[in-house]
Amino acid sequence: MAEKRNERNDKLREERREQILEAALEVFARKGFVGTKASDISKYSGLSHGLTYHYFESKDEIFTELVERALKSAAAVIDYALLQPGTSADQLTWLTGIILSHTGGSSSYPFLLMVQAFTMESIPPKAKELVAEYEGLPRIRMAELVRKGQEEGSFREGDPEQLAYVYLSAIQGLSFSSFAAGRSFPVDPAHVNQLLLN
Amino acid sequence: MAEKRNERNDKLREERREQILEAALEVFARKGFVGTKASDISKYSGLSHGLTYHYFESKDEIFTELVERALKSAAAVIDYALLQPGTSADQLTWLTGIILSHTGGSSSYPFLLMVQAFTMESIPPKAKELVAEYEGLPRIRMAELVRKGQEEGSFREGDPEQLAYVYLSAIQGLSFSSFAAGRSFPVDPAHVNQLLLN
DNA sequence: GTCTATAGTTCGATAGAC
DNA sequence: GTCTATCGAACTATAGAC
Repeated sequence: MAEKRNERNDKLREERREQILEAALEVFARKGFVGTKASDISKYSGLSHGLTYHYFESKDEIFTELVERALKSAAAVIDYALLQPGTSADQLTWLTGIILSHTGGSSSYPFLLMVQAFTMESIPPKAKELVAEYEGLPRIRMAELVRKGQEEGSFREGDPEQLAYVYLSAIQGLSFSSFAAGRSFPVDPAHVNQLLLN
Repeated sequence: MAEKRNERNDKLREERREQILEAALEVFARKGFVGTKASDISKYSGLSHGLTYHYFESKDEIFTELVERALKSAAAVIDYALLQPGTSADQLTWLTGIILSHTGGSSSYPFLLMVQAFTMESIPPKAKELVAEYEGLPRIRMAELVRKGQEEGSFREGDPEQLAYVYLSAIQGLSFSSFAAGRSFPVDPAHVNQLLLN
């Protein structure tokens, strides 16, 4: 009996946390960390102000957890690409396709959070530490894909890390534009892939 | 006599305004609009809090003027490219070189201001209006360069505005990365230009 | 023209009822 | 577990002296 109740409570707690985090992600992305009031988050989540503070210690903690998730996802998608079947060129095609299809509107929120984390001084110290820790990871994993592709002969020559840097920067810029631009411009993934392919 | 004094005063006023705007640009870029306190600007400019409000009506007005300048510069650099001597390919080379050399550190501040203006809801309404007004301008001018290059046969085929969009997004991403990345990665401008050239 | 001091407001976080 | 009411800190903008 006591077991059942605990399970129910745990599930409830987890649901509430996610409810708060989901709302916070959108509000932080749109108003910025400092521009977001704690009351904005609770209003948007449909929960009370006090309950938000029952589940999280502070506004800082909510933001920091969201940044951590975003940073980990960014590195993870490249690892997934490396696990895809086929040649390195196939994996690149998969990766570019996935990223470009996950841009615009609310899919860009984690990305916008990272932009803040990368550029703003006015973010929680722990979020800054996370950024310093994960910052270079996507580039390192991407360089691995580039090196593999060069060995297969389908990728252009050059320092793998520099090539990875150019590709990731370009695709970041496209993600940003697809959010910022009023209308949406179709982008041919193959066009982007030519930055790396022969 | 009265003439001379007015001239001196005008010059003084202009100098102070620029002093405030220069300081504000850096602080806004690094802390964000909401994260920047009016006192941060006055401290950084070396002037008093009260004097800042003598020259500007509000924090909003300072930010808005800086955004307007940044937006105008962004469109202007492409117009300059169209005025450069040589073929369209030469003009593209010039443009990419200029932009890539103006990235990293404090040269990126106007760019970071625009990132805020494009993405954040918590910015002054007048700044948002300016963004809406100037948003598409660089793409339109850039499309003109692309069309010209296509006529000359050196640029790849395709919708000029879409090609301009991809190029500008990519170069925006590179500008952003050069600011965000800890170390600086050298980028070959010719590599970027291949997005548009045959 | 320039500064210091402060009025008025807003927001993050908590206490306590149900 | 959830909500309402409220405190204390911090910030923008202004008033008034020099």
